[in-house]
Order: sequence, then C-alpha cells, then structure tokens
Amino acid sequence: MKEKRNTLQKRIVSDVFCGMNNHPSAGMVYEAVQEKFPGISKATVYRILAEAAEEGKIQRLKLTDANDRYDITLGNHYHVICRFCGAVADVDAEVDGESIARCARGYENFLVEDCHVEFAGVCESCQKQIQK
Amino acid sequence: MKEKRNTLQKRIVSDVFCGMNNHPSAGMVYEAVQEKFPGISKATVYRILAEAAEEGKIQRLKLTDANDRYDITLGNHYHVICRFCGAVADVDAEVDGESIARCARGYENFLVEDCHVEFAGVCESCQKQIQK
DNA sequence: ATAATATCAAGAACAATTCCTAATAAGGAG
DNA sequence: CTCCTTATTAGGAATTGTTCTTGATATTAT
Repeated sequence: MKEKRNTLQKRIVSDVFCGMNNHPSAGMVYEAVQEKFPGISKATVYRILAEAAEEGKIQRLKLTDANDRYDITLGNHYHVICRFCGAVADVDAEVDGESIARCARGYENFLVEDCHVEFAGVCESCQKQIQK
Repeated sequence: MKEKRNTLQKRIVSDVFCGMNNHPSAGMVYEAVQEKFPGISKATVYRILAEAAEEGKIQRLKLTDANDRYDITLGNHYHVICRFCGAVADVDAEVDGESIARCARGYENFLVEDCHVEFAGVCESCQKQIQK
C-alpha cells in the first residue's frame, strides 16, 4: 500500500516554508533551508514543494514575473508584484474573474474559460529607496 | 552618429515573424527562420526580437505560461492562452485594468499601480481533439 | 572606395528546474 | 525490536530557454 512518508526533509522544508511569508519561489525556500540544514538537496526541496502543491496543501502561483511562487494561503486571491525587486504580496480587490472571462470573446474560435489577474506595484522598501 | 543598421538578418527575422500570426515565442521564430534560412544564429534571432520590442516596433508579452511571446499588434489588448497546447490569441473584452488596479489594496504597504489580465481557454484545434 | 563600428555566428555561460541512479531510511509485518 | 519492502533522498547530470562573449563580417557615412 502506497503511503506518503513523513520524512525529516519534508518536515524541515515545511517548517522553513511556513516561517517565510514572502510567497517564496522554490529557489528561495531552498536557500533558506540550506542556512539551517545544509545537506538537503535542491531537487528534494523542489520536489517536496511541487508535491505539496499537487496534494493541495499549498498553492503554486504562476506569475508573469517568471519563477513560480508558493503560497501558504489556499483559495482564490490576487497578488501584487513589486516591479523593482520582485517581492510578492496579497491583494484585496473586488475582481470577479469569472464574469470578466464570461464577457471575453476569443478570436480564432478560442473558447475563453478563465481569467488570471495580477497586479504590479512597488513594495514598501522599494518605495523608500526611490524617495531617497 | 549611431544608426540602427538594416541588415539581411533583420529583414529575414522580420519577414518570417510577420508571416506568423501566432504570437510566437523567440524560440518559435528561430525555428521558423531556420527552415527558410538555416545559418542564422539563435542569439541573433533572440536579440533582433528583443531590440525590436525595445524600440517599440513590436510588443513583448509576458505571460504566466512562461516564455515571452512577441506580438505584431501594438497597443494594449488582452490575450488568451490554450491550456493544452499553449497557443495564444487576442481577446476582445471589456476590462478596465486601471480601474481595477485603483480599487485594489495591497497588503504590507504595497503600492498597487497596474493590473495584468490574461485569459485561459481552449484553442480550436484542441477543442476538436477533446471531442474525439 | 574606405574606415569606423554595429552586427553577426557559434558556442560558452547561465539560471531555473527536472531527471537519473545508487544509497538511505520510513513504517508495516512478524 | 528487527527485518523488509519500497518510497524517498543526495548529488550530479541533463534540459530548457535565454543571454553573453569573441573574433569575424558587413553596413553606412564620408
């Protein structure tokens, strides 16, 4: 019988990830893990995060920014990316993605089903940098 | 005086690109160019497209799908991506990105400035594939 | 035509991620 | 508690997509 095993590596990755609330990429989690527990392989961190997302325990965000980010918050919500440093934060917005998608008409006989909304902006620390 | 030169390679890349109306990625343009004019370097195609976008002659689209796509159509408009094959097409939708961004409130003192909207769906040929 | 220099080809370098394989260790059975 | 099965890991190689580097080439102003 196939069982998901509760390994040390999974606990470490999970602990470190839960301690970060930056919507980190897999690479960022790997680096943070390295500091506390050097010796965990990069592939392991990537795989553990990808599996957790597959199982629905965490959320894998695809952003135009490029690298996928992982989010501890489940459920549908929106994000804003700092256009200077790439930091990601949650956003409170009244956007009805589905109704927008419903109004959309795709050319070339495309069937439009869903809508992805993503915000861009400036994070607090980059705002301060600019003012100087 | 610095002049942009009109080279053979630029004309070839431009011709091939204009002949494709798929919102191709740089890699796709490179492959298409190879078929007709083998011998043009990959780096050259990437650079010519990136420069053209920089000069505002074409548009470089950043999509969650991952690879940047190039668009012959200038101006702000929306796109839909096929969730099966990754094909990209234009979309006709009534979305006021700016007003959405204006209503958004970023947590952690983020300043929300802009809004990126992108649609997901199924292209014509993948719709047919599914029906079978 | 010529000289100055933008641009090119080719492959190396790069960054992010995934794959591969032998070694390890979790957890159930005895 | 010990053994066994096999999921999981470390480590590095492989992949993918893109950019950088370098000497060679070719375009344009003159």
